[in-house]
Amino acid sequence: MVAQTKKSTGKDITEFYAGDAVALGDDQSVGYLIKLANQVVMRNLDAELQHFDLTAPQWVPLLVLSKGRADTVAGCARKIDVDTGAMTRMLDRLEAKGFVSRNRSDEDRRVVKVELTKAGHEIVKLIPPTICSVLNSHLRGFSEQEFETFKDLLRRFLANGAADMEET
Amino acid sequence: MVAQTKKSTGKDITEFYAGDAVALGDDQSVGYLIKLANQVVMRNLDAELQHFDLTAPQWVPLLVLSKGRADTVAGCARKIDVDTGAMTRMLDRLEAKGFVSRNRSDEDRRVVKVELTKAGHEIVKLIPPTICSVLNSHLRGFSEQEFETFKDLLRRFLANGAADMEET
DNA sequence: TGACAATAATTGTCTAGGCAAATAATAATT
DNA sequence: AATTATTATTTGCCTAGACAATTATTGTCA
Repeated sequence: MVAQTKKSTGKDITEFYAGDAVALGDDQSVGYLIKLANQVVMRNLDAELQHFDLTAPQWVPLLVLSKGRADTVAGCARKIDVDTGAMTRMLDRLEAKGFVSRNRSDEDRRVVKVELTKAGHEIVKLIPPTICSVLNSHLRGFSEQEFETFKDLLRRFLANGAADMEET
Repeated sequence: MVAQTKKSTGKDITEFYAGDAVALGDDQSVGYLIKLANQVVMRNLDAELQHFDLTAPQWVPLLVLSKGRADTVAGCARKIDVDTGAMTRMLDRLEAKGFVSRNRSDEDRRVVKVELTKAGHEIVKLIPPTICSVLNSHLRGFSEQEFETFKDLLRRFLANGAADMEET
């Protein structure tokens, strides 16, 4: 397939995908490849983390809390870029497992302060090595240059998409 | 950060991520970047597809059916790599919207044949241009070479992950 | 000060996927 | 032929996220 650059629109968008796009649902589609990549990482993470009674999405708020990047429900939600409703329920589950505790703030009675429990602090220490080994195994055979290129392309792909959303 | 290659294990795994891994939840992590990329593509697709009364996940089985890559519930599930249970319910929703129809097969009474309705065939024609334009906009500023590199890296990342799963 | 706006958290309802169990039908095997 | 294994579909129960509405509290400003 040869990509065509449109001059007519004045915006100079290269058309990597066009027409009836036979390749949309297979391994020629970056969208599909990214979806699959995400799916597989999640599954592999899940498989490793089940030893700790954790799922792939659950370790993220734990790490955010342990690094002090957020200490409230809305704060965690912003850091992770999910709905506050989703975060409330995520914290419900983590609280049920005994990894976090919640307490209404005294300074601002709207906010709920979230903290790691003792068990939470202990489990957090075990997580990074697991995540690292899963990611490293996905990167088998990558040169350091390719690793950097990969991240660069992902960041640009991402930035383009975020720009789209603001337009609308 | 400098990646270190371990010789000791005999397996020659390059450790792109190691130790306490400060970078796990930010834009240094390929895992996180992939998750975000997937998230943003899905959101942008959703935004465009809502004009057709479709969500990002819903167009996939429609396209699979229209291309004749599958014509049963389990067939669709396999093509898309989701649970058959998930596929049953996905088809429930698509049937409710009038885009597909289901009929028990006569040759093999276990299988349910799935077909696009008239409305389904019509909506499918409108989808590819939308998907293409969203993908193209994510790829703004990519050279053709970078586009190919991106897909190549994604495929290798994916293949490594799939290999992991079979080991276990 | 008092009305209004903004923010925090929660809850309800939806889509969506994963795992497991149940059911039905077919294939394979002894 | 009868038993067993496999396959197809559906359903129940779980996690998880999105959107909308609600409530409580705080901030703003006229």
